[in-house]
Amino acid sequence: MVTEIKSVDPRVKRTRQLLQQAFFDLMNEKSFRSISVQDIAERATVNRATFYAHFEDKYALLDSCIRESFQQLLTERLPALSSLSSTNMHILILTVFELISQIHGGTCSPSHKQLDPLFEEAVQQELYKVLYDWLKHAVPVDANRTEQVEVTATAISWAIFGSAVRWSQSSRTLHKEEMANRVMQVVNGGLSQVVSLAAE
Amino acid sequence: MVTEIKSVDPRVKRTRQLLQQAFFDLMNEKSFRSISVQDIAERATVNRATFYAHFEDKYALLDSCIRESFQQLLTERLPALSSLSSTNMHILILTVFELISQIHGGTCSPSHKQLDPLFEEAVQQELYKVLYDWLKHAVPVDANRTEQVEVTATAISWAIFGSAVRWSQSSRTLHKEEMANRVMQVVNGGLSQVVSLAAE
DNA sequence: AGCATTTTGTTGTCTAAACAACAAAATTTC
DNA sequence: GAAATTTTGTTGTTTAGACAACAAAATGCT
Repeated sequence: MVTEIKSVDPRVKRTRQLLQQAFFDLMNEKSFRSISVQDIAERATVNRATFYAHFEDKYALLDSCIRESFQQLLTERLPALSSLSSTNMHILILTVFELISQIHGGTCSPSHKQLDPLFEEAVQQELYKVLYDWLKHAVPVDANRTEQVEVTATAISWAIFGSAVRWSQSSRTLHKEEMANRVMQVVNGGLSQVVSLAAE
Repeated sequence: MVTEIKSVDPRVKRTRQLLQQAFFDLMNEKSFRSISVQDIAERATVNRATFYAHFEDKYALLDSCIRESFQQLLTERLPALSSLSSTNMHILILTVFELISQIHGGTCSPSHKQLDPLFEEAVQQELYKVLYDWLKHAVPVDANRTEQVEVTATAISWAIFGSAVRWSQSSRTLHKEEMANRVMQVVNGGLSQVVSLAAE
C-alpha cells in the first residue's frame, strides 16, 4: 500500500500541504535548527495552534515530508498496483539509493548529523511497508507464514537500506545502478527461501 | 484610495484568492459562458456553497477580478502615496489604455460583447475612485467645493475611459503613449478650472 | 415542443481553523 | 549566570468553510 487515498476534509488536505510547502521552502533558506514552529505557521499563513492540531512538532512535520516524498517517488516509478517481481524490486532498490543520496550528499539538504536518525528510521519503515505488502500477496495465504513474511520483509528492508546508507557515506566509486544490481542479487537469495521471484 | 488594507480572516483571503485564480485559469481554457459556478468551486477546491458566501454569481467574481487587477497595475506603477501631479496623471492614463487594450484586443481574453459593459463599468468606476481621491486632497478643504470635485472627477474619468475605449476599437494608428499625451492635454485643460497641476 | 439533465441558489448542521491568552520552557543577551 | 526575550504547548471561544439536501431555473437533446 504505497498511497492511502482517503476522502478527507479539503481543509485538512489544504492545511497540511501549506505547512509542508512552507517547511520545504524554509529548509532551503535556513537550517532546520533555526526554523521555529512560528516561522512555519507564519509562512503557511496558518495559525500556530492549527500547526499543533496536525503535527506534534517540527520533527513530526519533517518526518511526514520524508515519508511522503518517498511514497511519491515510488508512485511515479512503480506501476499502479505493484506486486513482487524482479523489475519492481530493482526499481524499489534504485529509488532508495537515490533518496538516500539526495538526503546525505545532496547540496539541497543541510543534513545535520542530529536528524540523520530520523531520516533513517522513516525511510527504513516506509521500505518495510512496501516489501511487506508485496510479500503478503506473493505468499500463499497461511497463518503460519505470517511470521515468516514479517521477518523476511524486515531483513530485506534493512539489507537494502543499510547498503544504501553505507554506499552514500563511502566514496561512491560505483554508480547507483551497479550497486542496485549487487543488492538485488543478495535480496534474491534471501527471497528465494520464501518465494520464487518472477522475472516479469 | 488605491488599495484597501484590511486585516481580514486569513481563511477569507485564501478562499477569495483560490476562487479568483481558479476563475482566471478557466478563462484561459474555455469561454466565460461555458464556465459554471460548479467548475470554479471544483477547481478552487472550495465548496460550492462557499462560493456563494463570497460572490453573488460568476459575474460578480469577474467584476472583482477586473477591479483588483486594475488596482494592482496601479500600485505597481504609482508611488505608495500618490497625489495629483502631471507625472501620476500620465501613468494613470497610460495604465487605463493598457488595461483596455488587454481586455478588448488582447488574445488572452475571449471578450464576448455580452460582458463588455461589465468591463467598462468596472474600469470607469475604479478610475473615478482614484481621481476623486487625488482631487479631494489637492483642493482646499471647503464644503462648497465637494460638489465641484465630484463633477470634475466624473468628467475626467469618462474622458480618459471613453478615449481608451474608442482608441481600442479603432484601427490603433497611434501608439498608447501618443494617445495618452493627447488625452493629458485635454484633462489638464479641464483640471485647470479647479486646481493647478504640479509638473513634479 | 417536451423531456432529461445540469446548474443554481439556499438552508441547517457539523467540523476545522482563527484568535487571544496563558504559564512554562528554552534562547539570547549583556 | 541572571534578566530579558522568544518560543512552546495548551485551552476556550468564535467564525468560516464543508457537506448534504432541496426546489427552482436553465440547458441540452431529438
